[in-house]
Amino acid sequence: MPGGRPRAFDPDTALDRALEVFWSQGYEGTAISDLTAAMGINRPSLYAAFGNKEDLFRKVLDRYIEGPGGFAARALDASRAREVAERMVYAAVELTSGTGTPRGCLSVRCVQACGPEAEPVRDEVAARRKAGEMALRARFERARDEGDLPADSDPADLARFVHAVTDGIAVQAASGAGREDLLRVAEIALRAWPSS
Amino acid sequence: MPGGRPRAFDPDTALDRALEVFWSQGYEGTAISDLTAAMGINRPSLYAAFGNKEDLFRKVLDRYIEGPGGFAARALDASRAREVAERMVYAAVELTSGTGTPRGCLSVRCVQACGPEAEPVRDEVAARRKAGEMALRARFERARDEGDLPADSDPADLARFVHAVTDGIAVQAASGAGREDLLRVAEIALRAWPSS
DNA sequence: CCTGTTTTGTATCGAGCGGTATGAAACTAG
DNA sequence: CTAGTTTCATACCGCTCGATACAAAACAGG
Repeated sequence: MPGGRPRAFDPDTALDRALEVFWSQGYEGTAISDLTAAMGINRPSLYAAFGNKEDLFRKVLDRYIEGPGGFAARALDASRAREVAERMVYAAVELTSGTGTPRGCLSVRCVQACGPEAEPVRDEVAARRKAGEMALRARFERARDEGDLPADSDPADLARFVHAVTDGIAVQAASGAGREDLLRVAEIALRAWPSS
Repeated sequence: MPGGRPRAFDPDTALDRALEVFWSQGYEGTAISDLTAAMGINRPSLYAAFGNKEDLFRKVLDRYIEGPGGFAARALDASRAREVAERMVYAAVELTSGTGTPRGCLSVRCVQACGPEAEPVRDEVAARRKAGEMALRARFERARDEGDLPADSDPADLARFVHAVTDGIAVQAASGAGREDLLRVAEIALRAWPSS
């Protein structure tokens, strides 16, 4: 089994470039030519290495969630529920208003605007978002069982609230709000957190 | 000056149909053929009556802000600042999870996903959003001057917070959350409101 | 009835879309 | 060097996009 002509590009860095484009332009707003230009490869190389546009987007989504979007999973490791919430919203500010990365959030962007053709993509993103919210809810349920949250608080509602706040921050960031402004939004939102 | 052949459609109801399509599919996700099918007219009639796609979208945006999105302006009429915030977030729930209308918010949807071609549309939506936030901020400044808000509270931050919460609610609604879930998000968010 | 004006329906435009066929190029194994 | 395999580069496919040309149809004024 001989190995043919070697690749002239690194797939991982190419995926990062594709991530940038999808992140800033969304799924439908991104053309294959945008991707090949940013990745520094040509069309057939893209299709051979990553499949079609939808396949590539799913790979990019994996990379996003494991990379920049990984703050959500790491926030669950905090010792107290309030700190989990703090990490979530502050990290959302960092992510969505970061320098060197596009404004806003890839998931929020791509779960929104979709013509009939991009519906499977939208459903995929929605499913991942749901999974993240469920993990957050499970974390808060554990906290309540441990007395880290009031007994009369609803973990599902708190998870959805935190999730909604991070979504709002992402929209505001994409809409032009600066980091300091978003930090104050996060701070105010945390005042709603139940005192244990 | 004779008047030629009469129109076979009502422009306002046609605009309402176009609004539904843009609302549910976003600007880029909507094709002219989607619009003509929903409006019950054919291409040349659309272009003659409303201009090109971007012109039509601007007219639709006007109609959205004066109609379904008018809750934001009406909320400012409440007598107390807290009631303004309450009306904003609860009306956002109504709007974005309403039956008979698409899920989510047209403005939130269209300020997000955009390829290079739709940038002027995005900027337009962003400007309108900014104007709404400025009106909310002015309302809260007045409230603070009247003692209706604590003297150490920042009206700009509060306006941005309320705006971000409504944005988060819109994203959650578009992402599949139900009305009752969103009502609890709104209720929790209002706990962050400063007590006068 | 005729003329002028506006709308309607059909058919089409060039451009860009996502996706591919086709070889030449660059490598490994023998 | 040759054979086999994989990638690269160009050109191209059918399709849909947004936007129009054109002529028939439906009205008002004279």
